[in-house]
Amino acid sequence: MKDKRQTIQKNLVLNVVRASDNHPSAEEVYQIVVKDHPSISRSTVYRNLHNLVDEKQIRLVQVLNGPEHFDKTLAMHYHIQCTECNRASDIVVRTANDSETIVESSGYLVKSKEILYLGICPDCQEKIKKLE
Amino acid sequence: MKDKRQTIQKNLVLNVVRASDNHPSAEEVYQIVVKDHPSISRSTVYRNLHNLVDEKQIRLVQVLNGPEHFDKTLAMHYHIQCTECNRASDIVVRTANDSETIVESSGYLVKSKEILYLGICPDCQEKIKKLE
DNA sequence: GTGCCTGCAAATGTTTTGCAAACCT
DNA sequence: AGGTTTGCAAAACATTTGCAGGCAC
Repeated sequence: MKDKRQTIQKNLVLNVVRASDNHPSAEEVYQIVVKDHPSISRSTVYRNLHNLVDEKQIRLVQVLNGPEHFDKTLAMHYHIQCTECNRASDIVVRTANDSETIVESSGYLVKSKEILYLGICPDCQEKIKKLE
Repeated sequence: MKDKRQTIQKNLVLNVVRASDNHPSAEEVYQIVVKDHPSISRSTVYRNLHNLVDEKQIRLVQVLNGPEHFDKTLAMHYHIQCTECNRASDIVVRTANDSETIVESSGYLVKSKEILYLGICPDCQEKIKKLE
């Protein structure tokens, strides 16, 4: 197991995610951190975000066709993605009728719901078997 | 409305998607077309795939963190994405127990199910209002 | 003939990687 | 000292765009 160190940069990244109301992208985290610490590098922010996800200190929120987002909340909840700007937010739904729904918490106008299963395809199952 | 023309390249692209059992990515479509027509350009394939989606001749299948895929089937159905290689397939589920499920049709090992809402965030709603 | 479509090359946006120097413990 | 982490630059990957010439209608 890797020896995970607690560095200044890692704490800066973690604090930015923790201080966010919404789910910032890596670029947004970088922009906030770099304001006060102009010497930090973008790759350090990316690396630390993923380290923090591995350590389960934050959660990765993936959307369709957009950059990765990061979430300070670890507990399971649903997300909504803006089809225009790819922003991601938490969702708390109040159903109005079948086709359109207003999300109270965020002001999003909900258009649709994607259900996507995640798994391992036959080829990759083979590959994994061979590695073991 | 744009005058959509029927070109050789567009037909090649459409036929490749129609001939696919699974959901090829743009790159995969390009690789198949370019075998027989070495002068076709990657951007033409991308452009025509999107044109065909706009014309509803094929369907766009988006996955998390992977390239776009294209689907000859227009009817609604669910998809599964491989977490290792990002391949996308149709899903027909046979529930075994709560956490793991075998998908008969495709041989995927299902690991999880993502529910993602799609909508328009407050900022983009504003922007759209101003354009109208 | 008009103007959409193509092919090329370059740009874009997001993320990853190689590497030497800096840092922690 | 030893190994991890950083910053930089470059690469990687998927996709889009500008443009001049070609082709469909």
